[in-house]
Amino acid sequence: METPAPEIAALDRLMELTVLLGEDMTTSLAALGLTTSRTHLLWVLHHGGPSTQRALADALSVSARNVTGLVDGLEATGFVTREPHPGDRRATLVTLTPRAVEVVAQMVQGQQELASQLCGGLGPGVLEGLVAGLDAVLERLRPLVAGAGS
Amino acid sequence: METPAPEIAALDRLMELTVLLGEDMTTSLAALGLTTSRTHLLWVLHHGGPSTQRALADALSVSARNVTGLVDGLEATGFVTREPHPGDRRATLVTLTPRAVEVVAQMVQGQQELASQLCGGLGPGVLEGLVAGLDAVLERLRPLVAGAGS
DNA sequence: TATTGTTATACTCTATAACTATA
DNA sequence: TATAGTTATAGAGTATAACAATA
Repeated sequence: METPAPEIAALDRLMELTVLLGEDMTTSLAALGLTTSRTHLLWVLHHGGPSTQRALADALSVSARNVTGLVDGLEATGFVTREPHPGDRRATLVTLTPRAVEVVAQMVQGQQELASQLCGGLGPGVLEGLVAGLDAVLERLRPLVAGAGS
Repeated sequence: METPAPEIAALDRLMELTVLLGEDMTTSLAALGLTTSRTHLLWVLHHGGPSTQRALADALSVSARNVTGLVDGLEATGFVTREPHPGDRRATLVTLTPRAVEVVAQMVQGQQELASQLCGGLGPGVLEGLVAGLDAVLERLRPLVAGAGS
């Protein structure tokens, strides 16, 4: 208890990093008029193409009602449109606007810039050590979280 | 652009870790009837002792109104009490209940267990490499976030 | 009968502005 | 006049339940 175990030191850093990365992301997105939840939805559309709200709810692990709200907000701010689904008149296809496509491209570029700001030119072996350590931790963390999700 | 830069790989892992750690924390706290915001407030009280709501608002970087709501919730669920401030009748002293003290102790223990689950017995040099890498990244990340806060 | 998306309702976190009581 | 905390109002994310339209 007196000697601060190195595992504790590592977890403390992981926690601080979690907080700081989250803040950085939140403020960056706010500058674009987005929130993390809405951006997550945009991201799913970017990768999966136009989707029904049902598919989005499943992809985001969120209620259908919640998707209605997120799409309402994104529609009102010009990031997505609701199109009729050809073949199922119950469903709507949520689609990225050209502006959203642009913004997503900017975000991808921003991620790359952040990656080099944070991890660029780190001294021999440091980046490798970081990745190896993160992989080891992730391997143990994933099952812990996955178990809670079911 | 074709070769996935190792910096990108590192940031991807940091992001995944951020998400998973956040989920783990949220579900653990939910099991105790707490949210991250309320727990943050509890944490401040644990470290600083009974505090006015004004002090809590400053410590949490949150509006006074928000603290009223958080304290309302924690009071209703038996984690804190509002006591009169001796010497300033405008102010209230928010104080942890015995039960909250217990729960905080459990959380500290839970953190230690998580630390050994995630980082215990990692193989020679891996933990050291992780901490060194995290320190390097944190040193670059802190100024980025601090700048936005002012 | 099952599915898609909505309205209705509710809780949490967050903010600003106006107001009360006290300093 | 300034400060502590509240009420009033508002927006965002989240949930369940009831309901309409369609499959």
